Amino acid sequence: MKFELIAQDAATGARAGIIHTDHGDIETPIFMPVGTAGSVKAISQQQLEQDIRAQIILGNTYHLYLRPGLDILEQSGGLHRFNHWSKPILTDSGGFQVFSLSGNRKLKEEGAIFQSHIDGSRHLFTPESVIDIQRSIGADIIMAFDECTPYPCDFEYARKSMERTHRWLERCVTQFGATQPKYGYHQSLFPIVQGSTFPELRRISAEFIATQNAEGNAIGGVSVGEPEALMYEITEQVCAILPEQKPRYLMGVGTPWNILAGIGMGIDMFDCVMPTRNGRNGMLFTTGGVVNIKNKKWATDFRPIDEGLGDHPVNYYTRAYLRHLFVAKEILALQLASLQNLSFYLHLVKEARQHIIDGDFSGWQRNMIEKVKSRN
RNA sequence: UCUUCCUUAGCUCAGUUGGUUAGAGCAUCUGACUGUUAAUCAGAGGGUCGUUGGUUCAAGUCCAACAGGAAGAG
Repeated sequence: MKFELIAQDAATGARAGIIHTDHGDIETPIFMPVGTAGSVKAISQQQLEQDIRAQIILGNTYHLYLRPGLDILEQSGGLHRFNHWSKPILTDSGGFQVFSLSGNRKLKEEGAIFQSHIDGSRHLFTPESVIDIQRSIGADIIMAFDECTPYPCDFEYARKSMERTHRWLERCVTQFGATQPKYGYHQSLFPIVQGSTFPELRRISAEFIATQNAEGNAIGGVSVGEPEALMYEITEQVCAILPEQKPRYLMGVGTPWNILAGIGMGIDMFDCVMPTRNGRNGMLFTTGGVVNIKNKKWATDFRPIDEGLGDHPVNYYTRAYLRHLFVAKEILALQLASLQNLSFYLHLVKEARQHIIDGDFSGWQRNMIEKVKSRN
């Protein structure tokens, strides 16, 4: 993997680049649709490629390990062949799942013991096993096994958790170095900065992560319920410490305005369930702002779903029709809302990239944040 | 024409021997959702209990008449 910086905005920390991988190039800044179980919910691979123009998607170690399981993934030749997605894939390590399954987990120095949400069976994830699993899944970018601290979190817990995440990282790096890709193409390991909301811990963590000389670096433990302003402070602080020549990935973020803000701080990669999950629940993100398509006021709005996306398949349909589909609980509602939101997210980062290259990102960003935030 | 039964929220229905502010599901409306256990979750609005009269301290509940509906008999 190689990261090429091609433009940097003078007024902000924003930059445009290209991540070269064995499955093709990723133009940054980029948003990565989340396909937890090997599928971006309600969206086909054809739509991802042709309509949404996704350049990389996510999978999840925790979910794929439990189902379909490594045996089937290996037999199929890895996740790319299994789900017929030939562009880059990133897998999350499962650290976040262990955190969000808090009821049924036990963290030890060795790793995390947890119970499957599917059948209750007990499993152990260690830094080593998580690397092995991600080798079997075959993602282009794999994530270190971390603990994602909840918010709020007291300082002592955050410190101990961060230190353990660092020790786990060293084991991940060792295991990564001792193993080979299974399907003949390169895999990159990204470490994750933790430290909760404490600047002192974030500094220590970011400095430690920076010394790893990884091919890219991630910021975790944000967007877990903390105020937006706090998330921005942490992100800005950590970005300033992480290497400039490596892609920076802000995990789990976020709203369109979060992403615009993050780009301005020098983030290159984002992922979030919001466009798909909220879309399935009737919340649309559009070039003109946020739309709750289930609201009655759209019942007779016969305009296309998002005129700002121009000649796009989502605009074959009207808002009135999409509202009807939601009210009638038609499956197409989930598909179209997901298509709209992901198309918009990818459109947004593409626009941002162009403005960085053109040198007028700052002013555009300010206007755009207001626009995408507005409630319709 | 007679007999029996029915009438409670937009819809389908609960509502005990009469006893606090008449409930549910669905529907409607409005929110929430940030490295997905989520086509999910939460909240709100909505009633002259068919009408009128009576019995009673007290009636959705008991009685009568009327209106509308269903079934049966002729």
